[in-house]
Amino acid sequence: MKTINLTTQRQAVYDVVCESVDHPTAADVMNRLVERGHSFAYGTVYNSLRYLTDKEMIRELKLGETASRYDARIDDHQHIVCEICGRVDEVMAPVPEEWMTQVAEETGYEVHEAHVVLEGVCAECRSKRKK
Amino acid sequence: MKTINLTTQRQAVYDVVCESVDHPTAADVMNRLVERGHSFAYGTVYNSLRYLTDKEMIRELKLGETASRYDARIDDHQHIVCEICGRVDEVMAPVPEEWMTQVAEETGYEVHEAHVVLEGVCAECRSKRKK
DNA sequence: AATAGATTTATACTTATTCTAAATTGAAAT
DNA sequence: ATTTCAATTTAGAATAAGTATAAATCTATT
Ligand SMILES: [Mn+2]
Ligand SMILES: [Mn+2]
Ligand SMILES: [Zn+2]
Ligand SMILES: [Zn+2]
Repeated sequence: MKTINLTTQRQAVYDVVCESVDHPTAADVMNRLVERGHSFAYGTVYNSLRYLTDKEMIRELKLGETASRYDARIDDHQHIVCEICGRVDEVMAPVPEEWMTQVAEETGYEVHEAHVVLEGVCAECRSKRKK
Repeated sequence: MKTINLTTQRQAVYDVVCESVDHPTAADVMNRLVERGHSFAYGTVYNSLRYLTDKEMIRELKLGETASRYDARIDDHQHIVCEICGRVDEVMAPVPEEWMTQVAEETGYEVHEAHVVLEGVCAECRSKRKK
């Protein structure tokens, strides 16, 4: 099945994710929908996020926090989280192929994917800290 | 504070984690404690796991499943999960330094840590599949 | 308009984990 | 040996994120 059925609700959820640059949680998406005058059931937002994820229009991120985050960028990339302020930024540098090969040899796995979450201190928090 | 106070409960939890090779969840640890004749409160097991994690005697792993897993190996390493059977194996090959440096340059972050979860198919599942 | 399938809604439920307040433990001081 | 007191454990309630359910509603198609 390749057909995509974008209902009003799904389109609105998709719009919010697309127009967010901060990898929002489901709760964030809910709030932003309300700000825009919508009022969908919680279940509908979760269903829509799952639907859009299944259709590969968005990606679900598990960064080690309790709640999933959602990302409108579907090209291959990783994430970095600031230990101080919690912001999540994109990491576009691809995970080295040779390392993946090395892992395949070491473990005997056929390696399909890598999910990397880096931790550190963002430029902003770093400059604040210098006081 | 560096003093470590291992109560009976904490020691028993630590023993279970140390003697497990499969990165058990809190519920797994509970079950294994019961098998050994213990019967601690749920809260105590969670408290103990957190205590041991704080003291860096074990590590808490967030692999993208709903429940955390625990690891008695505290040396720097990563993990790979089989998409078919769910087993979790160690990845000892270190994440390339040069990639981390590249990420630091790209993002402006001071990079402290990398958490990598690889996905693929383990040797066992691969050979089963060949039928 | 009638039908059927998909979707939305409201709400109940599940799972993992944390919180709370009372009871217990155990080491140190008498 | 007994008292004392902080740390710990316990049982159970509370929370958070997400899923399941069943009834109501929407959306083509006949
Ligand atoms: Mn992203
Ligand atoms: Mn490990
Ligand atoms: Zn920051
Ligand atoms: Zn497998």
